[in-house]
Amino acid sequence: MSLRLFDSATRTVRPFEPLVPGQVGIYLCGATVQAPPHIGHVRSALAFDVLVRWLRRSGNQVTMIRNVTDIDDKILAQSAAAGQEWWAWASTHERAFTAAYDALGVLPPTYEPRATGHVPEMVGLMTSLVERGHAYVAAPGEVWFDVRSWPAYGELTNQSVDGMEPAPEPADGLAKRDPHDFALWKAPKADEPGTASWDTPYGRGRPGWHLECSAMAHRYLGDTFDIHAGGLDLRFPHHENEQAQSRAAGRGFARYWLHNGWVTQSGTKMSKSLGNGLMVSELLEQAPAVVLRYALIGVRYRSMLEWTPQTLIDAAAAWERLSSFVARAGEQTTDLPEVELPAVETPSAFTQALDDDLDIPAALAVVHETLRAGNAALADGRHDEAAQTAVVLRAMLDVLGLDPVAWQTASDDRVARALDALVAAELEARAEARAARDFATADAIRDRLVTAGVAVEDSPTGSRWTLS
RNA sequence: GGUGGAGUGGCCGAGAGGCGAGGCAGCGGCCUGCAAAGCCGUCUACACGGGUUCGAAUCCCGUCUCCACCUCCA
Repeated sequence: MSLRLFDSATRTVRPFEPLVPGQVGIYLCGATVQAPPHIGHVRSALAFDVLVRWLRRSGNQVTMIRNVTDIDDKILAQSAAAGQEWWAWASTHERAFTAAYDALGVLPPTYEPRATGHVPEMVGLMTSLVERGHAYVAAPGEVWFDVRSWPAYGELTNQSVDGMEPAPEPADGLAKRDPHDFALWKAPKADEPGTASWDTPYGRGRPGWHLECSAMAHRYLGDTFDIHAGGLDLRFPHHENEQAQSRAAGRGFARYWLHNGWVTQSGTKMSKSLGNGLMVSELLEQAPAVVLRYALIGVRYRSMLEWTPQTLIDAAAAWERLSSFVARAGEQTTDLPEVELPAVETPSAFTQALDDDLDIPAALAVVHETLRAGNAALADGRHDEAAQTAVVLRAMLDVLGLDPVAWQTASDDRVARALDALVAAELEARAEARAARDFATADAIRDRLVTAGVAVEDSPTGSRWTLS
């Protein structure tokens, strides 16, 4: 079986066949960098990070584009309120997003275009729409897409213009041909800085959000490309508008549409406007980044992910089991655990799960079954079998960006050596006390280590320790 | 009004006509000086009412509840 994906344009799961076999182009709507990222934002990046990893593992060359929207109404408004330049505001938050992606192990996109760097491409697309009669100039710098001129408008989200809620009339009183016409270009408002406008054949202004994404997608992926991805909330109007304007301009567009679900709390969407967003930086203070990653990819990408106070605790427990098995299996072999992961087939049930529209929960079930078998082998003293199981386990976890060896924190060698010697001395003293059946002393040593953050586990072959 | 999604055991969460997914927590056991870790076993399920079927969490009809998009949103 090969990869099947749920295409939200047709609302069906269908076989994924790239336009050019072996090469996949993906455009993911990235962030509007107006505020620091919450976990909903990074969930989207993580979901499609696993898609990229799986496509590459399956032998494809993947071009991943994730844009940065670095100019829009809110960036202008918020930067002004903060007394900053809009581009400084955008830059600050772009760095926060990059830091969050990096911390969580999101592979860098092939290219990460900024909207402001693609004004000529946007103007080109807009010009083409005006010339073809699908857009009109309402005032200098004010260009709108004419939804009634494009009969297919609404096809992506299965809606008709007549069934939609009437859009509010624009505040500036400019006449739209239809209330649902959307802005391709926006004339600057009186209080907006001159740096936020660009000259076009239709007057000075700044790009509308939808135009940006179409222009950047075409710039890096061509007229027709394989996958357009983004959050479920972008389906309408953003993605509908992107598709309409690109097709109306005579370009093709995405062949598959993938939409990720939200992170919810008590069933309600986490969002900037509701102010219930849990910031990535905040959660990274509560748990290691890999645990947050585990928690955010463990639910099917298009299901809602219900976040509770228990979520990180559960993920931490599961991660601890996985990583400690890989560590213990490695300790039983003569060699140290290989950092380089040997090429090995993943179990077919795992492969089938990911091929089934990235069913990560089912894939994780295979991971945990493998883990249990590995732990049982270890408990039985079948060390070679355990070591081999660890390699298979790592191969699966690698696809999910969760290979424990890759996540091992590099520590200062001198510190590690000193700690190693000190703990070893403590454990030796404890072993002597235990041998003398002086358990009070043995327990006192263990308590002292635990207080210092060193967890001790006894086994028939001796005691091992880990940082807790 | 239009379009779409959801309701599974204490919690999270897959599955989508018959073989108890999985994780976390709980309970019992093994191991241990005691723990920890691990292993074995185990208790709580498919919103409600009908129907189809030998068999329904899964299909059909109806009902209820919740969420979302149609304005900026991952």
